[in-house]
Amino acid sequence: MKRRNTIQKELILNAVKRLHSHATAEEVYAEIQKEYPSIGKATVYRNLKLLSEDGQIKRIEFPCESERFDDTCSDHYHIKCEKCGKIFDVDMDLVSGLTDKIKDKHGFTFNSYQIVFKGICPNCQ
Amino acid sequence: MKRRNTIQKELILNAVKRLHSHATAEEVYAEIQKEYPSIGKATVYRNLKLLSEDGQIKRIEFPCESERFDDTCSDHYHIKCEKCGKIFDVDMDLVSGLTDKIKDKHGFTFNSYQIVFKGICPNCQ
DNA sequence: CTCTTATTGATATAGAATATCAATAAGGAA
DNA sequence: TTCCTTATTGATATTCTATATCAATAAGAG
Ligand SMILES: [Mn+2]
Ligand SMILES: [Mn+2]
Ligand SMILES: [Zn+2]
Ligand SMILES: [Zn+2]
Repeated sequence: MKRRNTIQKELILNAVKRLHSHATAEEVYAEIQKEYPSIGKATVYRNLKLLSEDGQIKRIEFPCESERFDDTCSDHYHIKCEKCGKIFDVDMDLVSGLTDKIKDKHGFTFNSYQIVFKGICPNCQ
Repeated sequence: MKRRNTIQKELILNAVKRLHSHATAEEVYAEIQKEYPSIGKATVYRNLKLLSEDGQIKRIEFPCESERFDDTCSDHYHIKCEKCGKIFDVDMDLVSGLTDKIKDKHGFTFNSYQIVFKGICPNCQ
């Protein structure tokens, strides 16, 4: 099935880029409703998924959190402020070598890992 | 509010210990129903939360997954097999020094971090 | 044993994300 | 441009996980 370009898809992509890099689907929906009130919530959820599958945005999964979407697609980590709830980028080199440490011992075929940080952001201190 | 000992609480704790270390609330519920059919689902969810707050079991949060409960309370990592979906313990030393790397640059008060691995387990290869 | 109240369990509720499906519109072909 | 196929939309229903509500029950201190 060939993908088609729609006004909705473009609005959604632009909203993700505008909304501080880590918006939820609901936040994207609310943002777009301002300029395009007729958009459906299902369309937003659907396209956010499609856009992340196509690599145009990055889907961020947090434990016990609703999914978020990042316009920065390169590999990087995130930290959640436990006070204000905001998600920030972590400016840190990628941790390497983690894969080998467990492959040896148990015979896992290792695919990926994810690190999630928690703390208090400078603004909330 | 002083905590009381109940049959249900004990059944739930024992079920967690019996069920391969990483059971979901639904799995614990199904397991207990065999011997104690009258137990309520809310009671299972409630006590799993209480037990983890009291440090008797450990609550494991996976992104986009239902919560799981581990009778091993010491700090360790987990890997999820992307084929069978099972969660395994990762036999690896704790990664240290991650906290300092980000504190310096952005002024975060660092509280915790979580690493989640994904791969294919030996059985599924 | 008695009494206070923590706990139970049936049920309702909340929240996130996907499924359904008739109506619409993107975009290739003529 | 016009026609046609079908991907996409948007209203709505559904699924799934977890928590909230609340009358009835029972733990356990006195
Ligand atoms: Mn980011
Ligand atoms: Mn474990
Ligand atoms: Zn903050
Ligand atoms: Zn497996």
